[in-house]
Amino acid sequence: MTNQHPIRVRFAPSPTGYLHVGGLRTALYNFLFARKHDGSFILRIEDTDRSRQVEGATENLVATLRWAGLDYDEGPGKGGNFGPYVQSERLELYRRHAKELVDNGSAYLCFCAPEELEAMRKAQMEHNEPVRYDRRCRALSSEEVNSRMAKGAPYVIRLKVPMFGDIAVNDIIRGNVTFQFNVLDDQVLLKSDGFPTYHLANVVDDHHMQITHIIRGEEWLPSVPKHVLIYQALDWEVPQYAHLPLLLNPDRSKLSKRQGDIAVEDYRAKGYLPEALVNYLALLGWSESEDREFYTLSELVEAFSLERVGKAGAIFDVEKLRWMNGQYFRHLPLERRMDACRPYLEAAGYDISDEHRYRKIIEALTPRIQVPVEAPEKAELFFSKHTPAKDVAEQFLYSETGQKVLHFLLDKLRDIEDVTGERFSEILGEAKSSLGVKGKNLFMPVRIALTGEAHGPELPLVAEILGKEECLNRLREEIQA
RNA sequence: GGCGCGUUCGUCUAGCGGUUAGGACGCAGCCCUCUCAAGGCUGAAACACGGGUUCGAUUCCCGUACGCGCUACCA
Repeated sequence: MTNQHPIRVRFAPSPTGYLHVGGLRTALYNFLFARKHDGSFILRIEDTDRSRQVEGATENLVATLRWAGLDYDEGPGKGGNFGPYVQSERLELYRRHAKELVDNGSAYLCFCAPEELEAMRKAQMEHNEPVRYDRRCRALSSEEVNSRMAKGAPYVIRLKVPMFGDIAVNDIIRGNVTFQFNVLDDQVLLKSDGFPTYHLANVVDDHHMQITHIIRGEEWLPSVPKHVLIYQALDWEVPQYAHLPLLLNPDRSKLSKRQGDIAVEDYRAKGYLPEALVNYLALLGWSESEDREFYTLSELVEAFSLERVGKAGAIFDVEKLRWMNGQYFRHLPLERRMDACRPYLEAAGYDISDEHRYRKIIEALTPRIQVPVEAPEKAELFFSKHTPAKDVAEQFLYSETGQKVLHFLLDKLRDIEDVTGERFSEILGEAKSSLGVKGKNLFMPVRIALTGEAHGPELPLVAEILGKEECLNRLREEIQA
């Protein structure tokens, strides 16, 4: 039933300045579908709203997609046989087809002013009527239209929606969906500034770019009948539709700002790994039948199918993302873990210029880091010491055994060349046998004296990283005269 | 208000007529352990409701409720 043409899908964001995580998921599903079927994945920029231009938005979008590993086959900066891939560079095409629609009786000119429409909507709301254009310009005679145009009156072009009947669309994810024409609005296709609306540009481009499958968010489902009407009016083949379930805030509203980070760039800036974010996003609305949750991008390509995309919206759970990122982080080679954390530690002002020492720090911290941005707080103990909390200090540090342990350690450490983890463990062993102190009573005084904290990485590791002099200094601070 | 879509643990989900309703995050406990993490084990936790269809419904159909989306010269 699918057409014979090669599969071509597109991700068509509007350049808002950042890439929404929901947008990334849409892009990902398009990408996976294209790769799975040896098709083409196209990036198209939908910048037909002149009031919402954002400088550098496209470049940012491209960079973010690249970061996520979603390479597109055609699009801005990449070229292709169906360009340009930026809608503001295709205005002539939309105007031509808008005119064609008017000429063949599928659309008409509307001279209503925005204020007039606003008043109309208000009245409709007050009378509890359906809010939509009352089609007053639909009945204008051609003489009337010509004379208004001659006077230079601004106008828009509206779709002439049939008064009766309905239309059924088969959505790959949702099955058959039917819409009645009589509740549809005469949608504006071409604005008075000569720019197309989403509805026109979208249909025109999808046709000319030979898009076979439209995979996009569910918020577009209600506009499908208008789009189909345009395809039919132009005698074009209607592509396959697949409307993805929405990504939601914790309160189940459509994922938006104000309830946490939604820009992919936010997660990137915190050091989230693209592999983790992509893996997590893939599972929001799609899953294989088996209980599997870790996939590389190519494994996703292999496993993906639109048929297994769910219908219900999915809450974007940052906690689970963090967990998944931690999984990926821990499996990274040490060098890459070091690279991932480096910028955050440098920004925090920590001196990590000693590669050898830095390596050991990251080794020690790895199990404690989910996301690289957390590295500084976890690493703090290696660069400065907190004043121990009163209760633990009194229990372990200023107790008799505590002081005994510290003295013992101080003496032993003074005599050795270098503090290695191994040597440090041996010394603790000696303390245990000669002092008769073990367990908590042995380790806690040392830990607290060395780090100021009751919790932290393995002690021998900490001691080795601090080095002999720093260990000595920190011990002395806690030894009471 | 109208139209559309949706509804399995708190969250992400498996399930496609007969299951002790499975997994993951989170949570709790235990193990490991000086501690916190990480890791391992265990546990609490769900089929929105009402009718049908059927020998039998989480699963199929219809309602209801609830949620969400759309309802712009924004996408």
